[in-house]
Amino acid sequence: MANITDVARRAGVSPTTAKRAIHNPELLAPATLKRVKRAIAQLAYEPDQRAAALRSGHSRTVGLIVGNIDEPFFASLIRVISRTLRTQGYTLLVADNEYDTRNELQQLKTFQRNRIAGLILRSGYGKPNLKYVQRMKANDTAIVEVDFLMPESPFSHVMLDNAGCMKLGLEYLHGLGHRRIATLGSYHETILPDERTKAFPELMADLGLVVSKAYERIIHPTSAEAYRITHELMALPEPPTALFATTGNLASGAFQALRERGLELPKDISLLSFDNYPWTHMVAPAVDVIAQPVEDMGVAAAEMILREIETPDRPAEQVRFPGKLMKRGSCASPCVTIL
Amino acid sequence: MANITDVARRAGVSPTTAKRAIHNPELLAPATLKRVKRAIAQLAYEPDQRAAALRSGHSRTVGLIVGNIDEPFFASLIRVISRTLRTQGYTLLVADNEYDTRNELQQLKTFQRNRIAGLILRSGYGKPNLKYVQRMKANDTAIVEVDFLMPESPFSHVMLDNAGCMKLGLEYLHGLGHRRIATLGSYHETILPDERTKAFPELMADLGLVVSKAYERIIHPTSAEAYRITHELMALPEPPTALFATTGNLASGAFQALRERGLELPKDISLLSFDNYPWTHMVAPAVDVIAQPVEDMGVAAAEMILREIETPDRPAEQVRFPGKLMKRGSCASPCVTIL
DNA sequence: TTTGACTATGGACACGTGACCAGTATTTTT
DNA sequence: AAAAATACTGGTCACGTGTCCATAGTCAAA
Repeated sequence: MANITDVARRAGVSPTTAKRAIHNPELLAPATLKRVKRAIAQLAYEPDQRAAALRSGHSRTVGLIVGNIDEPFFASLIRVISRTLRTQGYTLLVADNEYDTRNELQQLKTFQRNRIAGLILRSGYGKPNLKYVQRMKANDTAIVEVDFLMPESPFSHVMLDNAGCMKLGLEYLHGLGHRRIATLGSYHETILPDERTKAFPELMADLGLVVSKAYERIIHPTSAEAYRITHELMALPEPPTALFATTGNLASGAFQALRERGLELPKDISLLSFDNYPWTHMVAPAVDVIAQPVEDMGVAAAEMILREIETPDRPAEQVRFPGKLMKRGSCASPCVTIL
Repeated sequence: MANITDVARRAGVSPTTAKRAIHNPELLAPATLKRVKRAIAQLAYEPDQRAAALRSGHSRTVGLIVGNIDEPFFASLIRVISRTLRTQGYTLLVADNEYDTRNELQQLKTFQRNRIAGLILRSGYGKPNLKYVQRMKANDTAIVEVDFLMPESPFSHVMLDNAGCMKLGLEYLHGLGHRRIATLGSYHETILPDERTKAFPELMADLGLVVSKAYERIIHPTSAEAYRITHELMALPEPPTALFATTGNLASGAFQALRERGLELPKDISLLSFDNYPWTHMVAPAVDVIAQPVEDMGVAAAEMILREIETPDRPAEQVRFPGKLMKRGSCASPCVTIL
């Protein structure tokens, strides 16, 4: 692989002059500039970013950790962030923690070894890595959290207005007449500090409803778990009349379970979900969702990390995006049966 | 950020000794080793991978370019490759060319600047970047192609048995009695040299069928394009009785168009698709698919690139995986109408 | 005692770059 | 004509690491 010295030799100039053809072309005599540029083209020279970063102290690399690449939400996030950063000359390192904080710790170390300039983090649940991330911050790594907050997180973040969206969804279901509402997802102060499921009982109380103890579960946010739980819930003596899935992944498991049980949407049960995933408008009836503005959130996160890198000591910037309820036919008034 | 000199100072040894605590601990006196290790822990020292790569000439970074992160096929590929490489201490750089070779060229340059040790490439269509990739190869970057081959590509690759899968699908449709079969996807020698659509007319001929000129289109492999084309095809005087989508993305566009036109699967039209995507078994009837062994292919590609990096001058390794036809209800014998 | 092998440690250098200082020839100003 | 400014080019060093060579001390074999 050619380096700047090879370029200089070929152009008959010193390495310093060759470097100037890249960084300060206005300093060179036109003829010299032309010679160097030709040498660069002939050798297909590309500067070594690692050496540049090492010397300059600025790495132009951002790390992104997501929860699960297989979920369209995260796939879109990666795509948008990657595109935004690329236009600014940044390279993106991507990792997928699979919602496991142990994977995440290893990934954080890898990022640290690569001396990333900034980290966009969708942490696995819980806060075991908070201390590690804080140390990265102390070592001048810019930090932005996305989609999920580590408890007591002091960092900048880009989030959905989760409580507001839960409210939106619950009021919709309540307005339709639902009283026995179950949420798919779960909250635990340290293990699963998820904002959506946390808000659920409080919002239910505001509506004068109580969450049946029988509906409460702690689950891992996978489609398979949602599938299993939905079967359990619907087999109860008093099954819910509406299911509110806190992620599109959970909804897909629930949807399959409901169909297997021969339950028809929205006659036998109502289903509402977060995430406007492709399948939700391909099935019949299409599933009502609370759509997240993923693209906007991704761009916001990317631009935020760039600002943080540029100005390390700026105060934390914390942004919330609203969700949008899309009514499509999977929710209706519950059948008044043998209540 | 602490460096090895800081560690050495804190442990009261020379930098060389501190380095040995990492690379050759067996050379150190037990007491010295312990002191250095404690210093490493106290400072949370992580070696600078960039400096290590610069000096050693071995970067331990692999670049991956996919066609479109939003497609589950690529998302799974990223996930599996990332996981496999991580276990071997490699870092993954991901880029998404959006099927555009101009994006791809920029991404290749970024990778080159980061001096990746290997490149796993799902190229955009056509071969404009073949020369650039060959030069990377000449500069000792290991190359593995996945899912798609640049024409006259001399590199190692991991591919689906595309022609075999097309044969499998066509014989299935033919066996059901279909004669007017259209494929969604398109072939062009230099612009869209896609193996699946290329095999289509030849295989049709083998079955004694001809492809209606009216069904031929050159399209970009997006869901929106498939949607548009499906509407066009079904509005023809002699519409196809079966649609064969060459990717899951195309199938989703086709599916929506068919539903909009009030066509029922499989009574009015049969639909067969590549890629066992989640939505294909959530809709009713579930869509028949040719499933790709994505995980196996990803692992194979990751292991292949590691071998190529390890042994640069090995002969090209070219592997094909078989697809699996999954019959689920979206294909049936065509209604014999006013033929 | 001398030689050689071994153990444990330290020092020098290069990877490719960016930042800074230094120099020479030419032109402009006083 | 001398001084100063300008235009252009070159040299030196450090970033943090891996690799190789060197040294001081110990101990066993000749």
